[in-house]
Amino acid sequence: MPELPEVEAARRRLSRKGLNREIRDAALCTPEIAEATARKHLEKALTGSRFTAVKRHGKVLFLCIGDGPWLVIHFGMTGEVALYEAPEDRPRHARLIIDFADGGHVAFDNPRKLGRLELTEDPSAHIEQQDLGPDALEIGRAAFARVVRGPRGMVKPALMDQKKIAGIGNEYSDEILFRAGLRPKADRGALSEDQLDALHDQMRKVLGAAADLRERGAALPDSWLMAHREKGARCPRCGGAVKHCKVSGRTAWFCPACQDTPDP
DNA sequence: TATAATGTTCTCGT
DNA sequence: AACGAGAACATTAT
Repeated sequence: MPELPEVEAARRRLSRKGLNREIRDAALCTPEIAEATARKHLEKALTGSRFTAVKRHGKVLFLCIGDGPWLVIHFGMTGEVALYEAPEDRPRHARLIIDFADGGHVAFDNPRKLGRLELTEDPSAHIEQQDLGPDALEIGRAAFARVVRGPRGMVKPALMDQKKIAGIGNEYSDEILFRAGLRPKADRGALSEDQLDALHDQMRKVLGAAADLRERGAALPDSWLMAHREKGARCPRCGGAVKHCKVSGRTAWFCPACQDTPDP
């Protein structure tokens, strides 16, 4: 669940349905996913308080507890924030369960335990400490070019580098590259102005549209490459076979016909 | 049963 | 220094 669109969808849902509800009880059922300070103080900070604001930067979610501090949520490879009313709807791998006084609940579901919970006094300071780049939906065309077009290296890892741009992961970078017509291994030092335009434009369109879809719980359209990241699949645009390769340890999927940038 | 999976962070080599 | 490969982390699904 966790690239920018999924985290943004969670932010919107929490903003609508999770704020200003009194917290009656909080249980950190899997303390090992919480950093030391959170492990020690999170339950007490939550109990009797309420969430007063939600923010997102890249793939990181921030929930303000009363006047502070903020709960910082990193999802890792799996997970979601689940809002539910009936206790039996609690997700199977809930790591933090919050009971509202009105009877509703919110849980941090994180099956693989690769997520992290932290506390911070200031989200901006946390972003700076983590050395995160500008959010992918905030970064302008000029800054985007400055960071993506480097002297050397491949374009896909540059898009996924959270220190350059925050929010894009393995799956959405494939979609962005597909629409921009670039191979994952294309040389980022050789990107033309037109290709940078296309990348920046498609990044915004893909992430924006996906966030809207995820917010509604809708599937991604069949016309997206992301619906075809599996062996034997066909390109939704040209019908040709999709291919995959390894790029910095991850599997990259692409259409060799539609993405005709030269391979290195 | 072996393999891969939406992320981050580390080491090691270039 | 920047980059890339590979491993580790923990668990599930195919």
